Amino acid sequence: MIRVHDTLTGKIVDLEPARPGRISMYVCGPTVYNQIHIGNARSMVWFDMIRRYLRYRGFEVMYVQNYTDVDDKIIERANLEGIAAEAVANKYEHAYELVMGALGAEQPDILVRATQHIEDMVAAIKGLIDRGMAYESGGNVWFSVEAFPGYGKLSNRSLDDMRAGERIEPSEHKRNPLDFALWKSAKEEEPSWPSPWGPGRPGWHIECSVMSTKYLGMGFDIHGGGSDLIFPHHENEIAQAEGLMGSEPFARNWLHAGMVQMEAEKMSKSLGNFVLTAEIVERFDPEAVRYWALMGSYRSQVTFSEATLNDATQAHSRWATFLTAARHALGDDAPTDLVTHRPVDAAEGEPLPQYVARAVEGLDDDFNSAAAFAAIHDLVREANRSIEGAQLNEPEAKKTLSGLLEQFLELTHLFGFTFPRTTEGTEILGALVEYLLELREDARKDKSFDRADAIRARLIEIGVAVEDTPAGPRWRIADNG
RNA sequence: GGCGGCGUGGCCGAGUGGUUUAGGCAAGGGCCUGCAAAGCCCUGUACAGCGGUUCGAUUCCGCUCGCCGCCUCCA
Repeated sequence: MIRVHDTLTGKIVDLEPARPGRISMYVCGPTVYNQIHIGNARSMVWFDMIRRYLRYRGFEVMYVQNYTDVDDKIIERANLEGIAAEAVANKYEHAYELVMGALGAEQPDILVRATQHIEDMVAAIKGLIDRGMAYESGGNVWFSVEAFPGYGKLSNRSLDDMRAGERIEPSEHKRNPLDFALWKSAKEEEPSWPSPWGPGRPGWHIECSVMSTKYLGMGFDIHGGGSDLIFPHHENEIAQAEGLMGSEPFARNWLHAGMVQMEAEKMSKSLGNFVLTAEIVERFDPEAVRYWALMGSYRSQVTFSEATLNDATQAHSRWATFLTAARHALGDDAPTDLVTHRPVDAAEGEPLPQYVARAVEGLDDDFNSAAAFAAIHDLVREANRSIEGAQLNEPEAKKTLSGLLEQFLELTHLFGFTFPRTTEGTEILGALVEYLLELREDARKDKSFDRADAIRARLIEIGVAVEDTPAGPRWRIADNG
């Protein structure tokens, strides 16, 4: 049984899908008005990981993610750049896909855009008005928070609490200052769509209520996003969906990722204190960035620092180095297939391999990746010991190492690591390096260590690290220096 | 002010009512090596503070201090 932290109840609960064996999940994606920062990326990498894990555990996962491609910021940006709002959205969608791809995130099963669901939203808004949950005023439509008794249940606050906050400016059009926009009338030159209330565009929150239920149905299994979306965004989504359908729940489990901080402050596009993901992916190995994103609990907030990114790089390269070492030691006996599924309901009697079992135990518990990483590191230590000690010509020892390597590949693949640098390059590169190493071995045999060291030094400059072992030299792609 | 969370060894970061160490990074010592690199072994005696519950608390409760998030667009 997989257990997850559910924001609505505030508890760790058993993940019980509405339909056995299937998980439907919806994750709030970016508003595409500029590039994503590393905080956005961490969150999305985590939901990618959650999806991968659920699939690994045997669920058939339907993963829907949205692009908010119409909103004030996009319009602002379009005016600034002198291009159409649509062009702005397209541009940053591409940028998003590029950088998330680099981080090893898989494409959602369904990618939805607000602008492609305007009619659905108009219909939903009409329905809300009909049900007395919303009202029109001057071309705008507002959701009436007082009409939805459950308002505040996700973020655990009451209307009274919020009023005390005093931070929301009352609008003459609103009956209650906390009422939020379902439909905004368009000003001149703004992108707009026809509606019964005049030309305009949807409010931000309605798109997610409409698109999630359209593709996944009411009562889908997991709704995810950053913790900053709890209020008002997700609170409003619940109000809209449940208000419209007259039933609950909108979503069965709410998962929220912790924020990335800059120093002692939240990284935020509006604060301007962000680090672009594209820049980080440029400067660090993308897999190391993924390691960084996944090394702590998804719920924790983390402070961004290059030092931590460097730690992650080192830790990740320990795995990469092990992979080449193990392959070198095993040669043709290295495993090629890897296990990609460990269903929760798998037949009893077939215990999981040791380290896989540890990782699964951790991950079943609200995706405790740190426990799983620890298991992988312990696995690597044991395997390195066996490479070291190693009479690897003994079949028994080889078999042990091979088994460990299988577990390693299974687990790292589960986390989305493929270690491209260990297999990077063409056969020609490999052949060239092998040839140089032959020359170097000749030199070493002649005790011409100067020559041998010169070759090694040159190779490391180029980015190829050479390590001598009793079984001959091995090499790997490495940072130079 | 309301709601939520956090404070673990130099840093990052799990976890637990007690007897055996999370893990990683960094540091020091050692082994291995022609020299390296990689790896392996060893070392550091951590749980903000103060009370309480308990035979026993880092782990439960209360308080104090400090920090952060949400309450406005935001992953």
